[in-house]
Amino acid sequence: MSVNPGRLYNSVDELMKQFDTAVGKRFKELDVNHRLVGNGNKGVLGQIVEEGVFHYPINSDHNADFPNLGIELKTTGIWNRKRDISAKERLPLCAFDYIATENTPFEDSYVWSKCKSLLIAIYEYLDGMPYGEMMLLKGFLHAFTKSDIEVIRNDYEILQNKIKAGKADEISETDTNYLSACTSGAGHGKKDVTASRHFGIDLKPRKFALKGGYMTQIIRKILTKQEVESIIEAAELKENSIEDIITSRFKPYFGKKESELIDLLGKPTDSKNRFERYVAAMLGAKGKVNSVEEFAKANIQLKTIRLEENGTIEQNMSFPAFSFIDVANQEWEDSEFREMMTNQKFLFAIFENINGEYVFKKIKFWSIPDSILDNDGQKVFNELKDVLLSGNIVRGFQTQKDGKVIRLNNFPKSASNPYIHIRPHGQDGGDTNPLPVPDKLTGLTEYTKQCFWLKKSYILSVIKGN
DNA sequence: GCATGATCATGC
DNA sequence: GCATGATCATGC
Repeated sequence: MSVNPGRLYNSVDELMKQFDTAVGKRFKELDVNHRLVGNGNKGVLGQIVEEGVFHYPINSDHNADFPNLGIELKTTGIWNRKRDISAKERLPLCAFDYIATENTPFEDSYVWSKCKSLLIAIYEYLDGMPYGEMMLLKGFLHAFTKSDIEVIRNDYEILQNKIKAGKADEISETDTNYLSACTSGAGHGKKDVTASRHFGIDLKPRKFALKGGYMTQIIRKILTKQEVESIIEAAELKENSIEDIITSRFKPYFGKKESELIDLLGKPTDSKNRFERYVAAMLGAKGKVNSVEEFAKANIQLKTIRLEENGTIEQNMSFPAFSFIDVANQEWEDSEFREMMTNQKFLFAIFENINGEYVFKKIKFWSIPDSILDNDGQKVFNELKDVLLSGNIVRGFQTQKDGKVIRLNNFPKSASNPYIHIRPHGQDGGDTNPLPVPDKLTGLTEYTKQCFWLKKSYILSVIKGN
């Protein structure tokens, strides 16, 4: 192998100084080998940083990119929208080798030896902007904390055990918390030929990746310096998984009535979020449960569910309002809702109304099955997109007995799908998002914010199941 | 009791 | 002021 003349960075300082010369530049300014010409896909951005910032030839070397420093370079995009900064996507690290992973301990694994120290270059991603126009924002050295390493080791072992159990074909990104084995290679039906032959089952090509939630947290920490509450110590993680630890925190409270919970945990200001506050207190969190470091990094989202005396759930489950324009411009495969649902693990905390008082019944970790997401989710998404692009949004009006007139719309309804539907989700009717095409009937250019909802009957069947 | 449209309450 | 988790209200 030839010597790489450009890779002579003798210290981290020198490396970071070199990176800083590129901060604020657009990729087209750094594209010394004209990689953006013709294709201009995001895959070339990492290569442009290697060549145009650090001046070394791209390679698929087994060593880290800066071997003498033990640092691997990664380039990744961020969203900066609404009030939040977030990672655009998971960060692929290296190939997921089914055969090697089966028998290699985490400490000796390729992914750990190559990626234990990362230089992460971030750029701001903007919808519709060519990659050449996007700008390098910042580079930072990322070292995993002790807790991170325990979680990642556990994740690695979950994947390893699945391979050992002959279930390599059942690996899914929601199996793990920070480190995942995401599918790689465009298109469906791709196979990892070597591994498929070795194990005698069809296996998708995969990569080790840091999950989106984890990336979002480390990027937010760097860019916003905000403090995040942590509820789990590294020492605890040595012996137990995040799920086990969370589950054990709830144990003393199962079966307790709300009045007993108030005695034990204190009385929240009576409000719509009081069940969330009980859960936070059980976990030892002061702030919102979903903002806790371990929840955010692992993309675990708490949802409180009330089971009524008649055995039903009264409420469907809401998600953040979407942008009509984004939906109109996106394909299902890259839609935000799909991205969110494939990466999200839910923690259901179930409170059951028994004789008029809610009792903390049980918890359940859950992710939506890929089949439902990609069949029903896709169907609903496409129907929604069609309605938005057609401009046939309002289908009529209804005068209620109090004289108020409400609008009836053509969005995919609860009655039309057993799992997923579209309904309003804003502060009130005047809380709107812009439409891609004005409504034909009313001429409205904005419409009451909407979101995807999971149907309560489906949630009920999920929590009734084992 | 559900479907559908609308809105509340908190926290940042 | 606004995003978001959660809930309400009407009509069938």
